[in-house]
Amino acid sequence: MATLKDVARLAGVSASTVSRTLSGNIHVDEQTQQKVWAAIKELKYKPNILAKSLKEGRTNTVALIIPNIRNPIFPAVTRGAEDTARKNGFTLILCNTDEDLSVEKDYIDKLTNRWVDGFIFATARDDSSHIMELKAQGIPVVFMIRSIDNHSDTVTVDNRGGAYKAADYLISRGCTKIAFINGPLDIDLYRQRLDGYKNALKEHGIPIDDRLIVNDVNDQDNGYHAMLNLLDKGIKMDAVFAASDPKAVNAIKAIKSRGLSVPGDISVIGFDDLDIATIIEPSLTTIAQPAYDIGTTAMDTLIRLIDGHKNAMPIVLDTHLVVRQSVR
Amino acid sequence: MATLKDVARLAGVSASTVSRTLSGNIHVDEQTQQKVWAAIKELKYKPNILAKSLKEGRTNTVALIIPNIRNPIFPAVTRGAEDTARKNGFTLILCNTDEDLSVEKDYIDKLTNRWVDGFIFATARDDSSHIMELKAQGIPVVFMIRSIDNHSDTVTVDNRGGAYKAADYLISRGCTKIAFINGPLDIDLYRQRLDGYKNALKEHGIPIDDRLIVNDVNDQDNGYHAMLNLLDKGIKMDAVFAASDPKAVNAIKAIKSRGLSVPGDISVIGFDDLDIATIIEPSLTTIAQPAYDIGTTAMDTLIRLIDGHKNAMPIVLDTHLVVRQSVR
DNA sequence: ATAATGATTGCAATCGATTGCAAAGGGGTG
DNA sequence: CACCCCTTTGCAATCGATTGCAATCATTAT
Repeated sequence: MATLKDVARLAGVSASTVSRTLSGNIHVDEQTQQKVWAAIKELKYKPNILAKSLKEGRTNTVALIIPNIRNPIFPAVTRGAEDTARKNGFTLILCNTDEDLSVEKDYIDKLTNRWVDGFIFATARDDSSHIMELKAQGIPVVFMIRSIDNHSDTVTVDNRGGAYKAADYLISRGCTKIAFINGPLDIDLYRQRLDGYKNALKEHGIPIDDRLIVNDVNDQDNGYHAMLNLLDKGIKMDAVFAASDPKAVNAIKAIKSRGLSVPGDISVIGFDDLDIATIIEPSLTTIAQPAYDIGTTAMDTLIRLIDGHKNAMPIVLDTHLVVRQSVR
Repeated sequence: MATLKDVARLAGVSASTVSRTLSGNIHVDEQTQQKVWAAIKELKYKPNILAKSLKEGRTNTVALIIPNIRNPIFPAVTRGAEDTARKNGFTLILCNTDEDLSVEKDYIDKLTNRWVDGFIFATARDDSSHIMELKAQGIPVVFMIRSIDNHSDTVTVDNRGGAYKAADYLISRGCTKIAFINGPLDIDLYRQRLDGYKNALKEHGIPIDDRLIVNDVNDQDNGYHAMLNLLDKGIKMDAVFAASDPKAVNAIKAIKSRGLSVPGDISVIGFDDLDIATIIEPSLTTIAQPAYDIGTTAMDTLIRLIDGHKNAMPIVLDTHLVVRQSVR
């Protein structure tokens, strides 16, 4: 591979002149430039980005830390992040942690040392002291999907409002006994969705029945047995709000497996608007969250941070109801 | 951030000694090491990987070039690639190209210059002269999913064999008029699947009816209207082999929309074994390809290449039949 | 003719590591 | 006591760029 010096030698100038010709900031004589460009072309010179980054203290590389790209919400988020990274001349490093703290710390350790310019975290764990340490070191950090505190840059969706919309819609369709299949409450977004659900019921004067609320649904089962349990306990219900589309799909399957119909006997509404929402039968009415936009917004925020615009603030994106056929 | 020199100064030794203490290859006096480690701890020294990479000519970073992470086959592949990258101390750069040649070239340009140690390509386009140029420059390259030629490192699945299994299974279940919903033939994997389909029919003495074969199914529609067309033309058939699970799902929807039942009237078999295969009703019998393993194998191959083991050869992974309920 | 001005260009330091070579110091042997 | 060898350590070059400072040269004003 040809280096700056090789080009300089061939063009009969100094390395500085070649560098300046390349950068374009400083005036270089027209004729000299010609010679330099000719030499560059002849040698097929490409600048060594490592050397450049070392000198400039910037790599134009960012890391995206997510639990698992196989979780169906993340491909869209990731794609959004990568697209805006690329548009701004950044490359993206993808890190799956499975929410494993040691993996996350390993990645941080490895990528910190003047190597990536910033991080986006989408992990849901509540303990994030190690991330705060990063921030304290002055490394740009953006949180995505989960919120952390009010003085960090975060990009989330309005989970409370979304959940409210879901419950409100069910109620507007005449449902009153609405079960809620939720995720574990140590993840803030599930706490918020629970909040929104409760708010909607309260505002409509519907009593909250704790027997209809299932939190701690684990990721493997993802609601199937939770739903079965609810049904088999004989608790009366006319609707189910599932805190994610996969949970809604499993709820539908469970309901059908007991010989009941959706939405005839029980209406089901989800949260996400994934592809599977149109594949399940009946197609799933759900609260859409702008997954792709979460990615773009988070990356935009991170890049602003890297470029020195300090404007720590939470950004909350909106959700909207997508009506399909799973609610009567 | 503390540098090697800072540590050296604090420990009262030279930078070389610190470096050697860190690397561990060369003997350093026990007492000196103690001092060095103490200084490292006190300053929270972390080596600057950029400087190290520049000196060593190696970054321990690889690029994964795929069409689109939102295509449901890629999350698993990507996860496989990243997991084995991480296990081997590499980090992974993710690049989505949408099969756009200029995006792909941009990425290659940007990442080539002594910046990433190697590439994995999963793009399907037939023109790959720019990639061959990369290889010619001595940069490690592995192809994945699509095959390129016989003297490159490639990781693919046995598409011919998989398609054969699919058709063979349908025939064993008594089907004889088997439609084939396939992708565009300028992608080699669809050519191979077509081959396997034809082979199976031939071996069982079933004539090939070209009216039952639809290639060029585009990605938006993904088989829905193709299937509708086939049905509406009144061509008799008792089974459909779709060259991907999404196509199979759309075929099922199309068949149902005409009032026919799956598998009662028409059996359907897919190719992939994605999550959606268990969500559609009836659940989809399909040919499973080891998406995760494709990723791990490709990354393993790439890393061997980077480490200097030159052993260019195609690796073909096996598929297997997953029986569910869409075939009678 | 001389000084001042501005445009080009090169020198050399710098970013933060790694490593070959040589020097210094200690111990053992003849 | 002199010599040699081995261990430990430091010096300085190197990886490939960028950039402040100074030098050179031509041009213009006085």
